[in-house]
Amino acid sequence: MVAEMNRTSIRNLDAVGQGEKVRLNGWIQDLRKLKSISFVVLRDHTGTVQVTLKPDAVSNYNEVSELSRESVLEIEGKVDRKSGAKSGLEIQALNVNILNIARSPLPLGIDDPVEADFDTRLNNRFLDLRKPENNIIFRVESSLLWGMRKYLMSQNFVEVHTPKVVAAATEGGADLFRVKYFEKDTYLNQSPQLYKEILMSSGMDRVFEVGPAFRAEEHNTPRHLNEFTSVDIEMSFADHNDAMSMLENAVKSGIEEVLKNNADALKFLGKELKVPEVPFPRITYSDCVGIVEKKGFKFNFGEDFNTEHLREIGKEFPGFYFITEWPATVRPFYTMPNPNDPKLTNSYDLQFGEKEITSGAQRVHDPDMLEKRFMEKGLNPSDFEFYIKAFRYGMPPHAGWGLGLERLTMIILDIPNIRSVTLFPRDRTRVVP
RNA sequence: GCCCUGGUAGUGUAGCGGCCUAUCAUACGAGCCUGUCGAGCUCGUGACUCGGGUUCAAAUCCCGGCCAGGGCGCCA
Repeated sequence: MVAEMNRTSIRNLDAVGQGEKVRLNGWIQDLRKLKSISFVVLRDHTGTVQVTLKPDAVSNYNEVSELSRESVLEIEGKVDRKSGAKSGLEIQALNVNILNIARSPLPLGIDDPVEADFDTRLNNRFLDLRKPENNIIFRVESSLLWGMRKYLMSQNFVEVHTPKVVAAATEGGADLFRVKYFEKDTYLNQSPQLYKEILMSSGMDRVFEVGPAFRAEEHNTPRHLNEFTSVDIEMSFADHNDAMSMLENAVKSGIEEVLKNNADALKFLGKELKVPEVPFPRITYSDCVGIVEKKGFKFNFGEDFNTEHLREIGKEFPGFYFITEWPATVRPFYTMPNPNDPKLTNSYDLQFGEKEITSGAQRVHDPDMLEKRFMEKGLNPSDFEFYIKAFRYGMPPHAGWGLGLERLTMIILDIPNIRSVTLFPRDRTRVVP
């Protein structure tokens, strides 16, 4: 056994001297058995290395040389830079401990020349994620979120956790998953919106939450999930401009963190990433309507843009930009009307080209106005009593946003399908694994 | 939810009424090779999405289900 030695990551073998002993742990990516010598390509989460097995050096040579791909090994061996290995470095095995044997054939080859369908990949996600190009995505996403968290913490935000099982719809009604909750009918929350706002009334001043959001919409696109990760903030004594500033700086900080921690991953994936300049451009909804009309589309003021429209707008503004001052008709009840033009609102979307990443606004903080807005949207204020109550006893003006973490990850890595940046995606039909 | 396309060995594909006892690659199994490195070579194993229908005959045509991919609606 080699347990007393520290495990060396394959990536760190470069720093190990010629002839020094190391202990490696990983999976058999490939095994080539010749007449009286065998080669194992061992993989851990940092890379691969060739291990040479010789019958006279390894006591269980016969057993090891017959192992299936993806079996798990612990190997003690000597670093050898003078062998014929093409990589210039290999391990001469001294001891091999078989930790687990993989069944064969694999449902999905890790290193096969044939590509698997996306569906097959997702059905066998644990194997799919053994490919570096896939698991690297989640390391990048982790850094991205860490960078955003760091910025928000630096701005005195408090990370909070609000319930996902709720009694009432957040923004309407039709698109919620029903959940049996003992004798009550409840729903999975589509957004932490109402709870974030209640926390503004609690005096917490600035909060953010990273958590799941559920949408029971039957969409079937490469950029929608029925469960996604929402990064939400809400801040008191602030308007939409303050919130936009938080957003662009949080995104910038996230990207900086990715560049700091994942430069090798970006290089491996062949992606170029640059820190975006802040502030991001702000374009009003009205100006966007002008762009759309100039391209020859008929457009009625007050409508939302469709994919084709956003594509045209995106062409004008490569990179991140805000679309601001949306008409009230296309924004939720809690959106603050623009004091100069009540048809418009103090709202914004963060876009990257044609893709929407974030939706935000200054919120209504006056309870009477809020009730009026509920009724204008065809909602019954009494269904939201627990929420409106928090506005009646001193609700500060506030603003915030909700950002789709997977969407942002897709954008910075230029990945076309949101399922690729989700470990176990939930879409219209997929609930397993 | 709508429109289009598709579902053939473990994986990815060819075939699209009888010549299919179904192609090729990869994987898997057996063998050869003291140094391979997308190893190579020989031999072998392994498949027509499900349910109806049309036809002398269906992987192939028709209908429906399920699933997937692309587009749209809608959104984060």
